[in-house]
Amino acid sequence: MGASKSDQFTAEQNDISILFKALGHPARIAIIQHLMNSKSCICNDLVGILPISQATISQHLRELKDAEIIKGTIDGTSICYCLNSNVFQTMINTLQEFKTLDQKNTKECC
Amino acid sequence: MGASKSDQFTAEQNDISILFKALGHPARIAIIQHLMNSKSCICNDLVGILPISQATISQHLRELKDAEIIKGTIDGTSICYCLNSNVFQTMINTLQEFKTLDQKNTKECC
DNA sequence: AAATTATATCGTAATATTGCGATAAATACT
DNA sequence: AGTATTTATCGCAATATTACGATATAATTT
Repeated sequence: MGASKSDQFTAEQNDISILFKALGHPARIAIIQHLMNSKSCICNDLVGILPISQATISQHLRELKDAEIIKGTIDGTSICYCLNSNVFQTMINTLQEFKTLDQKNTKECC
Repeated sequence: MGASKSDQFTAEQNDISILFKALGHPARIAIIQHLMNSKSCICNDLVGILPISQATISQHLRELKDAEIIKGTIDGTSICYCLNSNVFQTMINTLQEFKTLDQKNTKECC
């Protein structure tokens, strides 16, 4: 008995959590901040900036790509990664819904 | 060599990732959805609704509380948990910044 | 063709998370 | 006082994540 009961939750609950989980590591936030501040988005820049190895960065990039938070296009020997702003809007919408539906509720406590 | 290099990242990067990580599990999304839709927020309601045991629910509640996404007040033998809408706004602001700063950037690729 | 550069993947180890039953702790009820 | 109810915590097992070095892959340059 250990982990992963994801099949017992709704598709929506899984989809939402997968998105947020992808942002749940400081290295991945650092990657996003870098992509968002640099015009060129050559990935190997990150080696040297981040305090983790190339292999680990590649792994984090894949997780961000799997969650469709970044997309990559091949550019010679390197791969150009960019942010997918649409996903941020999706997350904003989800959080906004959490916030509004909650505030509409007159709670009996808290 | 394994996990946790959080001391090598900035406090901001850690803070942001801790918040999103807390939303990175379907059970915790289900808890939030329930809190947001119910006027009364008695916690033991969740046992029976969620496909996980009381012990596991309690653990997830603690993680949400640690991240300050929910707060709890004692109410007799039970504890009343409620959402902290402020935190959602914090997350929205972060995502909005990601989005805007990225869109301001004219990328050379993608 | 050989060397270089950039990225991905494999294998492996360390660590963290998830989940549960059992049990503790604390308040309410009889 | 004794019993029920609700929540938290402990101990443990199963899984997942994080991280790295080594190696593979693929395009570029010499």
